[in-house]
Amino acid sequence: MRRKKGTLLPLEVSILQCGIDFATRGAPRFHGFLIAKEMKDRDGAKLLTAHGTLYKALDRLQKSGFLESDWEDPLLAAQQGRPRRRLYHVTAAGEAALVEAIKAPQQAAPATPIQERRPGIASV
Amino acid sequence: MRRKKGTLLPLEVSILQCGIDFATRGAPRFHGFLIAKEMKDRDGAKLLTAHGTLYKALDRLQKSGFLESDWEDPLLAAQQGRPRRRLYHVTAAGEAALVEAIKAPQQAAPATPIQERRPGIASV
DNA sequence: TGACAACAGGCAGATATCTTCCTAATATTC
DNA sequence: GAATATTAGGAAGATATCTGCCTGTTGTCA
Repeated sequence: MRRKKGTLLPLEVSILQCGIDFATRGAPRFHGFLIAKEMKDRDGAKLLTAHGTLYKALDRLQKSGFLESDWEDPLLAAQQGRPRRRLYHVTAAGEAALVEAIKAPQQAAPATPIQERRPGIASV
Repeated sequence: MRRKKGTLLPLEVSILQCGIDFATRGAPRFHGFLIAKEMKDRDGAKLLTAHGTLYKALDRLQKSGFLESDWEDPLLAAQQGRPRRRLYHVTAAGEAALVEAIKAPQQAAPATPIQERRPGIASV
């Protein structure tokens, strides 16, 4: 979709918001699957049926410097008998970008002056 | 299906055979997924679409003492960026049981004197 | 204004293991 | 021989991450 530079997409905004939510609740580090669950709960429906989309967005945010990540201790994952997680946290730049995106949502999604632009896409 | 004690089921025979095959080829330790692939290649079709069946059989074989297993180093799995594997190997008892099952297949599958008993089940 | 290039988003599937639920087949018991 | 107990096998899904393909939208340039 070729975006305007320095713009956050709805999905990316959702991710950052979730991340900050987690931080507020005292757990600043989160993994992709957790976000997926959170967003599923939030938006009710079967958003993000395929998780590829989410992980791609996480990658983008990391490349943009809005997220940082490291792998959890593989021993811990093994102990708990599950695949290992990549733990993300929102950076200062990420918080700033989110504030910016919320302040000026028109800049992030200018065209199409219809209320519902696309049905069923992560509502900011 | 409540089996006669000391009997090997077709699927279990297949697993043990695969395991010994691997050993012959110089890799005595194998994991569930590998067996699944091997058997898929062998029997062509979509046998074991759900892997649950296979893992249950592996568990049974282990409980019977025909297989032993240990977890691979979680660090290795992490390095290679994949879920960790449980590595099995066929025990002496397992080999013996296999030989026995092949020697006397009638004992393992007596009833129903029809050629094809059940269509599409692991052909020994 | 129209065409093109870039890329987000969804689908499908690979990598591994394991659990729960249901059905159907078999061995044992009476 | 019939009823009962047991359990194998299949389907589906949880847990996590990531890749490839294809489609459709969108920003930009001519």
